[in-house]
Amino acid sequence: MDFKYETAVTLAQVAEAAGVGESTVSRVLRNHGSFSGKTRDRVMAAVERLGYVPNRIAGTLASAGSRLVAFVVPSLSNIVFADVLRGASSTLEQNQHQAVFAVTDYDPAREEALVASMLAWRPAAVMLAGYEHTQGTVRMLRAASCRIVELLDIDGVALDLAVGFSNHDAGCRSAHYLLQRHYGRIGYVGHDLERDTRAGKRYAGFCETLSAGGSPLVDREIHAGASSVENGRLGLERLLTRSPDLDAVYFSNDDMALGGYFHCLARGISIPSQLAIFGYNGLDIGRVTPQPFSTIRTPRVATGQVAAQLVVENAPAQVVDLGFELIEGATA
Amino acid sequence: MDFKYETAVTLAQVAEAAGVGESTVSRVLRNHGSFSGKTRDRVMAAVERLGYVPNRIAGTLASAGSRLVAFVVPSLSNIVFADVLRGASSTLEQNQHQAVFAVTDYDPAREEALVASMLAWRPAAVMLAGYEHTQGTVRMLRAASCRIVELLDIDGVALDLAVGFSNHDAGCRSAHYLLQRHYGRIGYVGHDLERDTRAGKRYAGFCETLSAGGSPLVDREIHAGASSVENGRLGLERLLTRSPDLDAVYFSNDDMALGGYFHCLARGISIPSQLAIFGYNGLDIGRVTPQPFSTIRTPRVATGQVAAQLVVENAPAQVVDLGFELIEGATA
DNA sequence: TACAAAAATGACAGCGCTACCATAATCTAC
DNA sequence: GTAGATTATGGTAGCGCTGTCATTTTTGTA
Repeated sequence: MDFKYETAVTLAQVAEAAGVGESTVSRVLRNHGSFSGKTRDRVMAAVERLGYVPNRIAGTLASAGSRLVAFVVPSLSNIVFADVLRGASSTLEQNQHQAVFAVTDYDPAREEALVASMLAWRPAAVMLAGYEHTQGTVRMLRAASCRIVELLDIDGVALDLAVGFSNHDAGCRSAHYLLQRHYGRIGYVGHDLERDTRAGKRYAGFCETLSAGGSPLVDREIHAGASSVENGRLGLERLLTRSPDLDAVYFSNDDMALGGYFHCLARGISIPSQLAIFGYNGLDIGRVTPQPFSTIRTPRVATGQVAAQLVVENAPAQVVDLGFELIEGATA
Repeated sequence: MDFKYETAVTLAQVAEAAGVGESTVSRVLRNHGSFSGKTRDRVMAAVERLGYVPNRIAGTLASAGSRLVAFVVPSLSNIVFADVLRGASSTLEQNQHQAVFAVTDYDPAREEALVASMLAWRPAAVMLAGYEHTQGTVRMLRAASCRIVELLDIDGVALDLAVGFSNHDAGCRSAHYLLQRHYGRIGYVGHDLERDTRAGKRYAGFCETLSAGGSPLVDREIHAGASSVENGRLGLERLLTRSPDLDAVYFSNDDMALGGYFHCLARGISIPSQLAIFGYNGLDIGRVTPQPFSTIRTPRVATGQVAAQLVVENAPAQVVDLGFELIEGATA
């Protein structure tokens, strides 16, 4: 079995076997237009007997309207995008749409190349993370006759549809919370803010609010690479080496925060009395740690669902703010 | 901007604009067949000027050979499948292939429905998790003229290609390790073994080896739902309530083990002197915990890469064993 | 210069389906 | 029973490409 060559059954063969015309088979299969019950039974019997599987490539070409939805996401290992995809994929599936995806690794140039490659499939919609795209990406998307959905960010001007929440506000709320709890010497541990622009917006909002509250950020440690538990741990270690007198640290997300948490556990730093930790994302794991995380829970699955829903119903251009929820955990 | 209707530029229009025939444009764009440098420049200029994006739907239909690869995976939230997808997607992309996916939620009936829907796209290959499929799924796949790749499991008979490692052996090795370290009263905490058949195979191998070694499994706690950190924590708690004198616990994977680890931290159970913990997967997070995890590291990204490679080069049917690595951590 | 071989090119028939139109069969109301 | 709807059905022209083949142009060689 090196390569199987049986030419696939075609609609024409089904039509012949059922003794009806091609268009009748097509109508029956799509349950569209009118046909008698007797005809339907004959067609379905032939379909069953021949093991016919409709060719959607041909169907899409003939009908112009595509049922593909293209996702161009920064990462799959990041649970955030996996959750969005999961939310979207069930909704899409229920509406006979199909998800296609590509991973950019947070590289705008790759995003551009991948969007180009995706558009070649003439998708019904292209889903992207956030607002920051190259000029080329924007130009291509604008020229394409498909819906554009920007996800997980609404701090900016949408190209078409946008579903998510304000990262800037999330940063502000986090800062407010810490100030309100009387933490005064606050630091930040994060990952590449240039690439993950949503994290950058949170950071900006966070710093603004701290400054406005009279307790500007004391120190920060930014890891050049991607966010990870390990980088969170290393980041906190370095930060505390430089600034041992911090009383709270804001992390770019819960993965990083978990690393910080582990660092504290390993060094016997008691949380939150010696050091408070605040994260972002509301990962499940943060609810199971000995001390539940103080963090912001984001509507990731819902973002995917809503985005998919808007696409299948071809909703007018709009920005949907799904908000977020601040979780008062035990770490800050 | 409710719906954009600009009819897309077609190859015929490019041909006209460049003053050449359609086939010439096609040849230039695919860099296949012969054409002069002058012609190439004229064509590329026209492509640029008109903003032409080739229509792969039409291309695929015309050339029969599809460049789609369909993934039907149990879950996206499970980092295991996200890693496989990530590994595969970069390799596929380099070879001008495109990944399409659908999520089964570990439901074989859904798998069958999704495979049917995937086959309608006439993919070059269908990638599935493991060997356990419904009869209908197998029949459809056999009838389809595409490659079939079963991932992350080689304990069984492959339909075509299979890439992964032996889960049964992984269970055996884990048991050996614990026995060798003189743990005698061993328990198990896991999730639904019927659905996650790979976890079931590990469990079986584990138990066999323990019995053969004279220290059969003392007790087990199996959570009906999916694996998660939270269920790991709850599972260990229940297990220890029933069997407080265990000295080691094997978890169905690192997520569950992490939950167990947190339970021990919270209850002040010292690891590994009071209780040893052994996991499975080799997640990054297990390397950053205050005590690195004793676990088995699986080649998830490599599985995706190899699977994709075999598909793009249309390799003959075979089973590729990528093995796994036992990590001697500090928890067992 | 002549002639074969190689390179470059265009015309056109599909790929398998859907959309549209024309026709045939059946039904309705008087 | 008949005109006028209504429902059912088949024929066929594309959708936008690719692959084949025939034709034209260029190149190489004696």
